[in-house]
Amino acid sequence: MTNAAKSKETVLVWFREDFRTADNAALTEAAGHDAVVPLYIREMHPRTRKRGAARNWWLHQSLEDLAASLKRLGAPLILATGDPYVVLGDIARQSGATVIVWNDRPAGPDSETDRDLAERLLQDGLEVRTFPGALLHDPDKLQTGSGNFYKVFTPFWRALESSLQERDPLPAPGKLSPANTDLESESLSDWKLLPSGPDWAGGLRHTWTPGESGARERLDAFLSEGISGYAHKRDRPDGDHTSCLSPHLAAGEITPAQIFRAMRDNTGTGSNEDRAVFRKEIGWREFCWHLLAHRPKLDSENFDGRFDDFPWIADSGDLSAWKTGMTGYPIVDAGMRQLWQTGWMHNRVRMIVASFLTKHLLIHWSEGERWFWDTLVDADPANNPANWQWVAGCGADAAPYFRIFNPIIQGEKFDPEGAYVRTYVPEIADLPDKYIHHPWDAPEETLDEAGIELGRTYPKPIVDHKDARERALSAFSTIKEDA
DNA sequence: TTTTGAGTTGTTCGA
DNA sequence: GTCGAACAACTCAAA
Repeated sequence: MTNAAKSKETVLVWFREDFRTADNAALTEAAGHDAVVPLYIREMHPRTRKRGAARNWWLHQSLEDLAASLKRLGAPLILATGDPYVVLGDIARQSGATVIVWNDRPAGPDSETDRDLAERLLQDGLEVRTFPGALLHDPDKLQTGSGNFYKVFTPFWRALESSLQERDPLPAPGKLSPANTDLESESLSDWKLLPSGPDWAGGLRHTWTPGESGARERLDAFLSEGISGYAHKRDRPDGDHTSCLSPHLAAGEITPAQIFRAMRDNTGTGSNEDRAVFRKEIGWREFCWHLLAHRPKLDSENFDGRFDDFPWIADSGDLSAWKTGMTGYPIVDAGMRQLWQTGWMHNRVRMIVASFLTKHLLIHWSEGERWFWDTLVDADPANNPANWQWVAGCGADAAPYFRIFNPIIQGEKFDPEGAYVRTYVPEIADLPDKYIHHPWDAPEETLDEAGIELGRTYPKPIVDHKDARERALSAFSTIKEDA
């Protein structure tokens, strides 16, 4: 027992993209203190990239869920707005906290700001303890033999897996002691994170259960059913064959360590190949974060600088047709509408629509990246730019430039019965399978029977595939000359 | 230092 | 319909 005269030691836990109570090192550390003040700050720092609308919708739910969990544990979540340095100082003074803890953001502009912030708080006499973020491996400590960071996925993943010491995720604390002062919290509804005016979130509500327990349920369901056949079926958008954990990972509601641990515990379903392929997908997320750690401006600068003078075309009409799912290519339009309706898009289809934007339309990848950033519930500062750059050809480990997806072949290969297209492009649902991915080839009477008038009920293709392909090949050939 | 093997996800063409 | 080659050449990573 400590000296009874000793004053209570109060600790602030600063939550960021880690909205969970389990496997949360900062929270576990805080739980050992006399009093805990959990805090979330709506950051007004200019270096922080503002969340898109879909992520804000998710954030609202996630904060509600976290607040409920923390309340059950005994310490209510405080919400505040402002510069983190100012807010942390204020709340520390009000609560009498002497210690501040948080989990590091592994990369990006925020992680740099956080280091400065810790310095300043320290100078103010506060004790700051930070913990590694949720990545499997510290980006600064995974290097090639010559001391560089990995730019190719396969050797990256080999190196990571061989050095990975799988740890047991931390359990959620059983109890938190509250601070003895009453602290003012802002009201979540005042933040207006939910759509006002037109309520576009109906499809999102229907599709997702944000929050830590929702994440856990999703993982358990995936491991007990979905992972079986994952190695091959994950490429099929016409069915439920992927984990759908991405938005939960983006919000930090679940960690890779928890996922890997659950896979070790749940060996009943899925072949070894299925499990290895799924682990590798988590590895891709890791790879992207390591890239961001070494290229903090991944969202605004070409990873491959040779693309800096690439002849992109600025065509707002084409861009808007793409965004609204009105390109006339059913698989592309289905993907863009799935994104709009549910805040998510199947991975295979992301590649198809991204290839279409950057190669068929020759529109700059950052236009697509920004649209995804605003509309995806899983919009992630590392995954989103890294994968856009990868598709565009200027990213790490990118495909050869002549690899241009044919949206018809991709549709027929991965949505052979057109079930995916019919779900999201209902105006052509009555077409026979044979024409579902290229309605413009259907005979007039077939279109009539399906109630389709091309150019009126569904667009004609905004570009011809063959022409667009040749145009892209010649545009991309300029890259070589620049070299 | 030099060499060697390899590199998420594809398409098209012609035999 | 199926198959293999061509599509380029470069960079990365390791030996």
